[in-house]
Amino acid sequence: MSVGSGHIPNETIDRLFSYLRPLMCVLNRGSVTVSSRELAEICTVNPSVVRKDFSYIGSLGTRGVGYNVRELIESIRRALKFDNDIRIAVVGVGNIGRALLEHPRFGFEGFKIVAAFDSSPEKVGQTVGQVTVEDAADLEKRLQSEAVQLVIVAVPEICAPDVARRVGDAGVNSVLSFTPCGLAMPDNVNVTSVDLSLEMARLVYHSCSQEGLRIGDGAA
Amino acid sequence: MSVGSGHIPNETIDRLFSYLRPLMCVLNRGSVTVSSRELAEICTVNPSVVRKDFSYIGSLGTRGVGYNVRELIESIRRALKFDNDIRIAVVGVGNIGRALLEHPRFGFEGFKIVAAFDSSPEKVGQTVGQVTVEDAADLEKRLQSEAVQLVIVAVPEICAPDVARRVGDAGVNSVLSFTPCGLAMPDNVNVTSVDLSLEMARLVYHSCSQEGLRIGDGAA
DNA sequence: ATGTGTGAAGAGCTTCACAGCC
DNA sequence: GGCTGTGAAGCTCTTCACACAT
Repeated sequence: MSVGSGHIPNETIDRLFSYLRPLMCVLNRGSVTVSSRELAEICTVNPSVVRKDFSYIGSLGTRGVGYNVRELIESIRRALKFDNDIRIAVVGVGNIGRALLEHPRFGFEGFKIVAAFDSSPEKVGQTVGQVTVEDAADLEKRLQSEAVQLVIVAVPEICAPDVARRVGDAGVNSVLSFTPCGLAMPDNVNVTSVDLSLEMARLVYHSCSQEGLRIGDGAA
Repeated sequence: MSVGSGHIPNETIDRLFSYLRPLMCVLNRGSVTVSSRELAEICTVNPSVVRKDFSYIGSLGTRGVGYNVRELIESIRRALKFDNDIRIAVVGVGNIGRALLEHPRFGFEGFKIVAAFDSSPEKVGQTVGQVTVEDAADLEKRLQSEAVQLVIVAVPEICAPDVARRVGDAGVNSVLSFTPCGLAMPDNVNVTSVDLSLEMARLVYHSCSQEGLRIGDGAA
């Protein structure tokens, strides 16, 4: 099971993405290579985790030396199907939508917000971030003409199911929602809900039954 | 390993919380009891998952009948250390901070935002949602006097490490951050970062290598 | 008959230890 | 010496099947 042939664990997918940001920093610092230990320290994980993760997408390193940073970044992006910019649309230009549209980081990370929609007449026509807000009435048509791959749904809870349905109808199969309610979607559409309440509940629970974290490799 | 004596899996903690919302709906509909099958259908999980999850926090059901909804909610909240409202402070009243402060749902779910802070003079004194924005200079003192259990950090990336340090110093040991950079925190502080880029990367990856989801019990 | 509770089997991820290469 | 790559062991969570209670 080597060189990207087999199955990659979900957790590895997440970590591979999380390596990208530190790797960009390392690259900007001028380093040509990076070792699993260095990267592991930055990310607060075990070095063998890093090596195992990379082994799923190929034998990318050089023994005794480490990994070529530039090649590594390339390989990770390829493995994550992240070669080209991901085209995104934001539906709902309230506080959250606005925050996203004005968020400069997305651009650097390979996400491109190509359209924003709202149903409120006074918002349509406004320019927020890089885009001009469009009327939600044109949603399906515009999602297709802009070849949108992923839609962020940041509308009031009551509108979410309807928006979700329309997004699904338009053929977009990735949705990031800020509504915790389970949006009924066709099987081919993947929905992820950002549920801050859940995150907070988890934090509260773990703050009672404390747990520490360990790092190290071999000789701990 | 029964009746809350043993260890509860992390995934079970998450799911227990996610059952609360549907259970409130079921309660409001007037149902006295609910079966693992009903709840499983609403949450799109396997009924045996539901039963297993509940078994970690006790033998709460009645064979042949189901679970008493009201007791179930009580038991879950107790298990999650969620008996009383969780006292929260928001630091940074930009788009995201504002969205959180105006979010009515938190109140219903047992989270109480008791304070908000910003360093900008024109924001200090404004009332947003239920609270009046205070000067971030008083952060540590006020976190303690309000007995804040969890802080949401919604400040610009550049300020985040400083805010995080001060929050840690004030003795708060749960932080929800909107900055993806790993905040260096003492071991006793739990930090969760909301990383939308990661969520989107995951969606994009899985939209290529599609996977369906199955539900059912026993006879599939 | 209906629906819970749970041991045991199974799947998936992590950790370990060390062989292999520079 | 230094560091990668990886089988194997270990651990955790999930699924299954069925005994048991109403």
